[in-house]
Amino acid sequence: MSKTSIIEVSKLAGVSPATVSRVTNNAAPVKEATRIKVLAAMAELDYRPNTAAQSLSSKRSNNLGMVVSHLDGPFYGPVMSGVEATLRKYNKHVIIASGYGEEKAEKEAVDFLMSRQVDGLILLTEGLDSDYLEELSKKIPIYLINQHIDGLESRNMWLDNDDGAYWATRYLIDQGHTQIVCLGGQEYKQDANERISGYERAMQEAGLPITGQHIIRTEFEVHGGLQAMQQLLDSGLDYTAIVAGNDEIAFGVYEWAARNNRRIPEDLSIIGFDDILMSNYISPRLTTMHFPQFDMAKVCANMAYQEIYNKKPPGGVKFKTSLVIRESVRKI
Amino acid sequence: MSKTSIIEVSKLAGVSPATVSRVTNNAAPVKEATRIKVLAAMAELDYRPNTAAQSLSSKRSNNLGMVVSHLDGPFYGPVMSGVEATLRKYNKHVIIASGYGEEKAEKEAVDFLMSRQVDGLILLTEGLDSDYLEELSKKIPIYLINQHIDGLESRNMWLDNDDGAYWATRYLIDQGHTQIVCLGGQEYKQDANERISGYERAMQEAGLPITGQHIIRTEFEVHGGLQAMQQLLDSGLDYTAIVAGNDEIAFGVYEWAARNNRRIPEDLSIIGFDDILMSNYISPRLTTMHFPQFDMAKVCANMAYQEIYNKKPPGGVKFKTSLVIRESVRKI
DNA sequence: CTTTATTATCAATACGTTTGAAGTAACCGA
DNA sequence: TCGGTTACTTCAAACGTATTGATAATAAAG
Repeated sequence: MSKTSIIEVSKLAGVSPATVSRVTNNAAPVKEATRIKVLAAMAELDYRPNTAAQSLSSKRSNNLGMVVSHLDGPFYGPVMSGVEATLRKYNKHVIIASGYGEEKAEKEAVDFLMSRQVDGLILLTEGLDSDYLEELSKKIPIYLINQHIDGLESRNMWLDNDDGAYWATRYLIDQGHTQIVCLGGQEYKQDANERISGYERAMQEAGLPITGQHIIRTEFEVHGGLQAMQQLLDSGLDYTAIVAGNDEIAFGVYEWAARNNRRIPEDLSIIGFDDILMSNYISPRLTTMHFPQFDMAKVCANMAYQEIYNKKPPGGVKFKTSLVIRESVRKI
Repeated sequence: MSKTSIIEVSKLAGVSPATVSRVTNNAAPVKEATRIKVLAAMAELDYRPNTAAQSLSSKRSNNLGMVVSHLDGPFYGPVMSGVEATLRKYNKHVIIASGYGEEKAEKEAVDFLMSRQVDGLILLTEGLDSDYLEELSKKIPIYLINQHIDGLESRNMWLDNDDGAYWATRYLIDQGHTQIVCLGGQEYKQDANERISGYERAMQEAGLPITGQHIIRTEFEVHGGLQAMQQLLDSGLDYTAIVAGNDEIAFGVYEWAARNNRRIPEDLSIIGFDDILMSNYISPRLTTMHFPQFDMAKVCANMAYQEIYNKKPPGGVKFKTSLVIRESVRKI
């Protein structure tokens, strides 16, 4: 396609290739008059720098790699979207690889991207442990979304899960609920634990009872919510409201309610966590804690860009959730 | 990182760089003994070819571009997933760019990827017309998912929407429904029209009445479904079942039913189209026509790979939907 | 007007690979 | 034994840009 090389541009503009290069990268000072000549020549020839040659010469691919545990699923779309949009603005590219939620595949994805000479790695993974990540970060700048690793604080973008769950629980309490259970995620998931601890903190602060039966661990999936409700029923515990570990668990509760003739919020209030797209569509619309995924992605991409291409030191950011009041919680 | 170049490998193996190159690409015959020597040297030095140099020299980026209208949304995840998985198997990469559902942005995304010297383009767009696409296909191999353009048949991967809607409607008829309305998408969307025509075909074949009021055009969104239901109510038409243009419209109907105290399927049967993830979670679970997105994506990626890198001629494929019976349709 | 800094430009080279042409050795049939 | 294949290998020339040390032009300072 792009048959026009920097040389032809330089000839047309009557300057050397080096000058043209300086114009495109506006890295070094170029006299305004020559800059205009060069830009005109570039426009006339419809010149596009050959990225392979750029990479080869500059030793930069201008590509960032991104590993996500799933390409589908309600959570990842907005994150990819935010990263892509931000990086594209800077004329950098994202190469996305899926880790399929498994450690092995996630590591393969990392290798795959590394072999592609990406300039940095944005990771939104589940299966990579801190030792591996620390080792990796010695080889290449990495940025972690939704993961908080000691020793890599400055590259972490994470959510204050504890705070979010605290305020979710507080909201239920403020609406008059006192019998509140928590359907949290599994032990090995950091965010699940943080959310549960926020729930506990709010309950304790309000002087409300928590027993072992108040907290049920399950998968962050619809069927996990269903299962957890069954378990809750079996335990015989009384409750009027539920803090769900995420929106999908909450959907499982909806499902359970539909099957068991309980109405939300009349018989049962519930608050979710994440605010995925569907939460606004399901009926009744789910009250939940909004996870600022898109912002997080943009901030992360910006940070990566600034550090990698402009040598600005990174600084991790902690994001807060915000309460989205809809229809699934009633006042008592 | 990869400080080791092909030259060091060639020295260690005692052969020329060209031979090493031929081993990595197994393009030309290499004696088994030397191949082993070279492979050993590569392993010892942990050699990874520099992709930028490869691209520059071979005039191939080994990257395919993919434009999707939205990175989020329930529909695109599985497609990206299928494309990525397939291409990664062949050691090719996908660069994904979002078109944000607008023609202008989609064209920008194409330009963006073209400037990145992608070897081909997989398009899952909404705003690109056939003239533009035909022009584009002269410059670069393009593959169209879910779009059927005359003149580019061999690069089209499309769904038999007419057939799908026909069988959806047939299913309702077979369950004893005779008053069936269709909530279809807007006129400018090809697939919307095809689905409506499938509905009409089934109705006519069964000798059932269709008036202008039986078909309502709306947006392929939840709020579109809501709106359409209002319109249907205003028209005063009697009906017992609905063919929705897609699952999201069906969700809008669910929403409307919840607000207006109608029960699904007792008061109102509905069948969707697409089988997005959420359809299996919502209550009652939505009966719908399954769209084989993942397969389509894999087939498309394979086709692109075979044509671009192995010169095999492409052949367009028409996919069929399959009926997924769940709980939203009752027998009369 | 020199002298010195600063800015602008050039020529040459490096980046790591692929690829056609050319070379070599081994093999085959006559 | 010789010309002709075939199988393998090396040579050397791209590929198109960024970088760099040197030089020329310009501005600032004295």
